[in-house]
Amino acid sequence: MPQRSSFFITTPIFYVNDAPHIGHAYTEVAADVLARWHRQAGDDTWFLTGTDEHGQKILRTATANGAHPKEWADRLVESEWKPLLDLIDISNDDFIRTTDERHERGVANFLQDLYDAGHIYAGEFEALYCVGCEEFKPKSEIVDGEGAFEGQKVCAIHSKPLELLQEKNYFFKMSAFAERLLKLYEERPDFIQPASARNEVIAFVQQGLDDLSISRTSFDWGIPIPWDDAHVTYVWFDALLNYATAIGYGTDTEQFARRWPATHIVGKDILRFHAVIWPAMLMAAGVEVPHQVFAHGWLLVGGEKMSKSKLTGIAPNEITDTFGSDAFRYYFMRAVSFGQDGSFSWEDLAARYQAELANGFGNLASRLLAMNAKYFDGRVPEESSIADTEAESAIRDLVATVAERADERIEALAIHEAIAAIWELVDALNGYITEQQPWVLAKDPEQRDRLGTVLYTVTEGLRALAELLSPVIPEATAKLWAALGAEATLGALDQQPLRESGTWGRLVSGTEQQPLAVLFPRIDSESVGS
RNA sequence: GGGGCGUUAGCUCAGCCGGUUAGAGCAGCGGACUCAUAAUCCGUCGGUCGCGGGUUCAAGUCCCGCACGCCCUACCA
Repeated sequence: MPQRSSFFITTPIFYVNDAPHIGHAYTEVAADVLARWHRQAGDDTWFLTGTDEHGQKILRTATANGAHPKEWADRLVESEWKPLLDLIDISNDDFIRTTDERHERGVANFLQDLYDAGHIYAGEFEALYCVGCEEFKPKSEIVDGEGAFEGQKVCAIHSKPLELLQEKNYFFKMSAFAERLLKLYEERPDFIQPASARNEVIAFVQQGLDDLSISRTSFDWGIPIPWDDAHVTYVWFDALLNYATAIGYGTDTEQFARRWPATHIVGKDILRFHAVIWPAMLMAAGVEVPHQVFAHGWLLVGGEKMSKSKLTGIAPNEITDTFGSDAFRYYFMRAVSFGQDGSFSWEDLAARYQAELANGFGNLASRLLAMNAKYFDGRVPEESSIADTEAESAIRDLVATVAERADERIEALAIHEAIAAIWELVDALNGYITEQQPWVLAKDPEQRDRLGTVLYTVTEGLRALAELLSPVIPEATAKLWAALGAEATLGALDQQPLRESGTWGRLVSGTEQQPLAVLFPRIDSESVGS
């Protein structure tokens, strides 16, 4: 037996203040499909997600709502974020919050380690400050003044001049790691994926790195700097560490050794934090860098990045209410090339739902189970070597190669290609039924063996499909699994060894099957949003 | 300003190191069939591969220029 390999996958942690939208759900689903696949394949899998709860923004909105920031975060976690995970069937093994005691302790340990090792120093942070906002402004919120303020830099919100202020900050000597990072990118070309994302990061680091300011004194909603409690930790430095503190960094060395290093799935907008700052932090602490950082693309509506302000923002439940969570999962995993931007439209969603899930997969299950019920008394048919032809061996070969290719594509994080490979089997089985015309065979008693062989072949094909698609559409495949009568002889679907799904003949002839409710009901186009 | 990516059938996209008549799915059209969610299967229509040069026996596929679009060019996360 091959050793169970460790697979630790993460999503970014949600900034609790954000409103959940499809983008969050998309990241979660992608990580979930990978996690379910590996888990079902027998790998030692751990899937982590969670929430990011510190920072000035959260302090402000909490205060504005008359709540302590922790209470505010508690409320949002329970009312917004955990329900999102349920809505789309996320199978996370852990949910970390940056306000968890385990996290705060881990961050303090990490900071102290870096400080003791000389990677952190006290310095002056100098930047433009807006009195109105009561904070230092990022470049994106600084604009050239007009009129009376001509020639000065002003705040984009208040349109008033900014002051150049200084603040004592602690800095992380990130500049010292530029060369080591470049060497990492070169030696491990797969470290940052896809290649386009890798190129951008390399170009960025080649310009040289500045040291990173990692503490703040202007507000107190954050993790105190252990040796100077006048400062709290900069939110990103805090947030990135969740990947380590959640699996016991500095507190549970056994667990940490078992899980680390991670595969990080992130949106391309936060790639740099994960591909530059985070590995530099780990290098400084003497910890192995992540296994891989994968940047996925954005979902585009009408060619533009989805956004609330442009009325293109869509809440996940708008889709699941009509199509269900399986369809949500399937659609985004199948229609979007993982790693590239993808176009979303209601038309495309509805079309794929209809053509692929309802007519393709769902109907295949319906027609097969109906025939088994009608011709074999609702039992798994029996195949006969006497009646076996090239058509059956073609299906058997396809099942084997599809299973193998899908696993290989998942390994490469090409989720859409894995699904496309599996779908070849859906199409082939529909074609096979039409060609073999079991309804004609059924009329001739002489063809009884042949009929059994044909229907067993399709039944087994569906068994493989249920196993292979279970990570993507867990609800529908669970229903199918029960209807096929597989559970009685093979056990629970999510216990089926995925890498053996291509092995033929696992269903036992004669096993009783169950009626199947329509997996993906046709949807009236009237009820589709737009 | 500098850098990266993209522009291929009505729509969404494949086309790796240049090499037979440029592919798929969906939509459209025609036919077959009836086990099935009016589903399935077969056939068919459909493209000056953004524009202009160049290299080559041969370019969607390499080089140069241009146009349009998107992204990166460090501390909101």
